[in-house]
Amino acid sequence: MAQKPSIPKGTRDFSPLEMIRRNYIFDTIRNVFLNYGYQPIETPAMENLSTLTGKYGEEGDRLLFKILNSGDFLKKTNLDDFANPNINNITSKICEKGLRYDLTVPFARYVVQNRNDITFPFKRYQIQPVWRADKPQKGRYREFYQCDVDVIGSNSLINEVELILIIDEVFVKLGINTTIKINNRKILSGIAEIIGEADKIIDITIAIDKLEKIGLEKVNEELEAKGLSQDAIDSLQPILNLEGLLKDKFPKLMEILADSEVGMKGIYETMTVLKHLKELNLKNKWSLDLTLARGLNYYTGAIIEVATDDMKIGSICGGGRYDDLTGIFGLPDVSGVGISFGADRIYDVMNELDLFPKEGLQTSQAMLVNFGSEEEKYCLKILKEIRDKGISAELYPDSAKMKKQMKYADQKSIPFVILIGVEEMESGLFTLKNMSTGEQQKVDMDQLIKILKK
RNA sequence: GUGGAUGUAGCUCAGUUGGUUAGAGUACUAGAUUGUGGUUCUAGGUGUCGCCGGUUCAAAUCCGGUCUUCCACCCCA
Repeated sequence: MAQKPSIPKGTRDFSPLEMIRRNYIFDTIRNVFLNYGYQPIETPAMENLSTLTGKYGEEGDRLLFKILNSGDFLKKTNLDDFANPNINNITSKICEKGLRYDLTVPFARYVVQNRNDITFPFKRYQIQPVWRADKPQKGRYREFYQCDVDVIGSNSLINEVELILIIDEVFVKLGINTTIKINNRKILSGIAEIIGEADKIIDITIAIDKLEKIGLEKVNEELEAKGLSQDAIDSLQPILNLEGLLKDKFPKLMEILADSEVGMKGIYETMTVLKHLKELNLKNKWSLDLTLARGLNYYTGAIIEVATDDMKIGSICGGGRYDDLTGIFGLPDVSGVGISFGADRIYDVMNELDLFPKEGLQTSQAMLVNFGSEEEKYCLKILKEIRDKGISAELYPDSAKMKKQMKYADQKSIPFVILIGVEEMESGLFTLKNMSTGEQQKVDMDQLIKILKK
């Protein structure tokens, strides 16, 4: 054998069984999206690098897959570029395209580009793969599918509520127990403002986000390392320690954030959303989590993240509101909010917990045994009649040994085998074999159809 | 990007302190069964021991590099 072929790191092939299960996830999610009035779009796998860079933070830029210019990709470079190599400088000269990192930024670009043809508020869903040059591990791939729903051009908090309803419905349908965590970037901004470190908002949120994972002490260490003053860290403590019931949390928060306009706005927004949720009887658990931060830079309002309690795999759904994503592309004052389901992680969870429906592979309902060229001709006509009745059927393509043909039907779990040889051709009857019981009977076309239709 | 583990038949895995010809199960192919699958029996390919290099009389085994997969960090779906 020659060199074994392989696929790039972090990418995967999907077998027929895996595809059936993946499609089950996609179909379930898509149907919920449609039910809530969202419409599909697709965008290209690659975008201009200028569309992508700077939208995801420093880490995000590092994880962008860049595409080498076609043709003589060195023609814009000169010897000086290589004498004192600067990766960013060289990259900008040899790459002008990149693979999409998520679906939200391309969506914002789409909205700006098509603004005259879009009726706002625009509710769209999009199910496509995205690529990240990350180091693969469990639940982390370099190519994976996101299922995004966003509504853009509406400030109403009803949108947030509806998106959370979608989350609840999708995971009920898939049978996954989840906790939906909700927070608001404005609250986080307010906190940063109150402790006098407004410019360090990103460092603060990233550190706070780790609270559950590494504990209060380590978080404080990290804050100190990022250059926060001891005073600021001290005044942050009451917030980090804020636990208990919702009705207790809010008054305390309002007290702390009373002097911050943004902070108060964030509290108002969050309270409005949570009030609605209380009325709506969600099946999944949900909670206000002040430590939820989310790394993506463009969020400005509500932020949402969903994890399952039954498996350690990170978040399986996340999103939030972004007020100025289209502004970057030249269309200001259009706010959007959306969430993204991670289909591949959802697959891993369902696989681990054995949540897929038990139906096996979809196969033909019946297989006709191939006895030779005369029988083949006869069988093709029979086959057409069967298929015209809406029954999936196939003829074994070669007149191989009976044993081989039976084995094929057995392994593909085809429930019925039809034998048509010389004898059957003369009598006009078919020999029908039930593969699970092993029983055989002679039937005419009407009886055959009747049995196969069951 | 940092640190750690891993790689042997298509698949799941054995393989002793370096030692001569590399193993089991399963899957696969043929036959027992020329118009009958699953169970059974028999016979058989199962192989660059991830890849490249080094040490040695001798390397699956020791050393270095590289790639893959997995784990932790970072970050994220």
